[in-house]
Amino acid sequence: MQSRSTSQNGQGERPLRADAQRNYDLLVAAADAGFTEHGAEASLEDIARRAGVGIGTLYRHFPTREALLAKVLDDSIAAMVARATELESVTPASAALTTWLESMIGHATTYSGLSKALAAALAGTCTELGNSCQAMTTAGARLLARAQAAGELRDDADIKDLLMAVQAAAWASEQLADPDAAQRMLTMVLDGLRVDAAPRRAPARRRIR
Amino acid sequence: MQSRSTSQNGQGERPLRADAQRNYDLLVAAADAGFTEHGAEASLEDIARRAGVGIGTLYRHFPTREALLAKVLDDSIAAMVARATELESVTPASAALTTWLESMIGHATTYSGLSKALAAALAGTCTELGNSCQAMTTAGARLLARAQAAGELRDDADIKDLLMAVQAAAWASEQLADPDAAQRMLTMVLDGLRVDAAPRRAPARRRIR
DNA sequence: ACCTGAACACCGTTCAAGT
DNA sequence: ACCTGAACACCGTTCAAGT
Repeated sequence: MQSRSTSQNGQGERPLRADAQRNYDLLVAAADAGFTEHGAEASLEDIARRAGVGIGTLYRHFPTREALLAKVLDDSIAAMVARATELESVTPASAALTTWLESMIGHATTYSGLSKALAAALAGTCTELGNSCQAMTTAGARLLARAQAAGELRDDADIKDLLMAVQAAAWASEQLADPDAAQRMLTMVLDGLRVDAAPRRAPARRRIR
Repeated sequence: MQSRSTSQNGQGERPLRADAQRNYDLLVAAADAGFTEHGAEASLEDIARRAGVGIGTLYRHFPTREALLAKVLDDSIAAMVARATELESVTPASAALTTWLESMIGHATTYSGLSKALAAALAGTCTELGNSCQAMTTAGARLLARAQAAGELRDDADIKDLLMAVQAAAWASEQLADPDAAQRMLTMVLDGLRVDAAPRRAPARRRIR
């Protein structure tokens, strides 16, 4: 998945020298391959090797593993944001949100260990990946607000918790090596958020410690 | 938390030579301290150093990190199983399950990274920790069955999924550095499992792709 | 029986030296 | 301006040599 609009580092930075741009692109491609094969914790040395570049060059372009990850995910995250926008015209609103969250699971399981990186970024880190996640959060918040306005989902549902639940479900699925587990967990969570499920906190007969 | 019944390696193995038993105990204590301070991924070399023992001795007694973790968790896991048994006499049954799962969150957050180890063990590894988790699963299954028999929780709720959801919630909480997040996630899941929440799969007006 | 620690094969990260 | 790779400080794991 390296269909980057052509190559280009970022979309607004000063142009790189030709050889530097080439190394940059080789690194992104190698990282995508490395992450796919060995997960988000793939060896950076190995990625540099694959790219045919010194390890120092990798660090020069991407001072942290997270920066490299953010660049590799650029396209797919933009796609997730776009998908949310499309879904804003779908009814019922809660179904649109469900559909979107399901594709988020697909995204978070692109390669192993990604859910952890995304969870950290969602937690509000001020990093490239954090910014990308912020965009997803905003997009998701609109879908959630629609479902709440339609009276379909509980008002106390929170988009951040929901997105973390998606990462948690993806993570659990990975640990279990069971691709269906994530979907099951998400369904449990969403079932708990429907409004007709709201006003009963517990069978509430007796209170226990 | 090293209140091991005295020392004793396991409870049915052949006795160790006095010096070996001493090293064994030192290692367990050092591991507990190390895991508490640096998480379940704490350096094994550091643990051996703390115990004042060669790294080879650590590997002789505990051939894998998981074996060491299992021994360190022995007491607390036994306590969780006992707690489940106590709770079998509490009503309503679903509240008893909820209470137990909440203490499971506490247990899974004893130190960082523990939820991952427990998730792997719950996934059905044939290891010491896997066996301990099997005992917890059995204990939990009884609490869940009670709540289902009482008609309080959906029949399609599964104890393995539920215990994985607990680990996932603990994990998310850890990533967010928000101790309350796990409780919130668990509540969402449990809300989705109540019987009065069962027969509505979605607002079901229109079907979207 | 048990312990030790050197040895090996890996990491991530930095930085002086090059072009 | 950019690249390289040696250097450093860490790992986990094994195993020959000791007692």
